[in-house]
Amino acid sequence: MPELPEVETVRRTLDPLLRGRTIAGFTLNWHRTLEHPTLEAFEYSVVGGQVSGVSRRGKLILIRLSTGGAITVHLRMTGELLFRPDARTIRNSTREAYLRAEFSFTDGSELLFYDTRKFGKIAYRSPDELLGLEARLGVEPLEPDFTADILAALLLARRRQIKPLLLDQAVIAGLGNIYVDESLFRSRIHPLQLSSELGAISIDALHTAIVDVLSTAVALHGTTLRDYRSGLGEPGENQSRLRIYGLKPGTPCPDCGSPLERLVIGQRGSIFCPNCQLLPVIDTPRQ
DNA sequence: CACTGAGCCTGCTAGC
DNA sequence: TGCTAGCAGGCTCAGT
Repeated sequence: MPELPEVETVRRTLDPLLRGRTIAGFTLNWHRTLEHPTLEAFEYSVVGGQVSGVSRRGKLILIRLSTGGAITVHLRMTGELLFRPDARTIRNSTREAYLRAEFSFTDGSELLFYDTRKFGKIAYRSPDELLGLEARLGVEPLEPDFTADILAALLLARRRQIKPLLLDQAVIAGLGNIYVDESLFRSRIHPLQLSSELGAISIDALHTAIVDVLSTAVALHGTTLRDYRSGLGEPGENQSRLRIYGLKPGTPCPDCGSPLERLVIGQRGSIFCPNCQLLPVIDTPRQ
């Protein structure tokens, strides 16, 4: 499923391809794919618009228009944005059933949105709405302002289980289940660990792990486990770097050999090593 | 404030 | 071998 590295890869491939192109039309094949506003208002805001660039905020792709507004695309689980230079060439017919939306450009190229599970969302946001959206998202973990000190402040200001906290896009924008499990494993932190009780060494290790895991995955164009593809349809190469995600409970830990365990935390499957990722022992007073 | 559960979807897999 | 129940999961909303 696309998280920050996958979305960033799509952004990087699409930016030079879409920049300067003018939208000629929009077709919506599944009504719920369009999140906002109405289809009529969306077409009015978008058709005739020129793309000034493609940016990213967290897991959100922003196709910026010269008017200052932007088309936002969230891939969620199985969404794919695919650019095709020539709309007249033959499409992959087996995938047409999952084609949820199409943008055509005035030069005959097109941008297709495929999404098997229909969770993905496309919207148009005015400049004002973009400001509101920005305010709802947390720090960008690959930007320079994401320091260990900032992470410590974010974690210690809350008393929450670390895993749901790291998945909270209002706190840190872009992490999903794969990279959170990987980061917690590398920093040897139990997914149920209370954020407010983490020590400086663990927080520093977690910060290093998050930055390393994400930047490696970006360099390798993301992790393709099944559906994820870049804006040109290419799979990523980061899957070989995953150390724990995707392993089944009972599998020996790659570090210590203990059987891995699985818990459902905040409705997400979570794989971890109960030996490497210890919960602190809380001793309770005798009655 | 922190957490839980439902709902949105459909392909895949585990288990019979 | 063939079938089905349940899992997978990002995000929002309602409720405790």
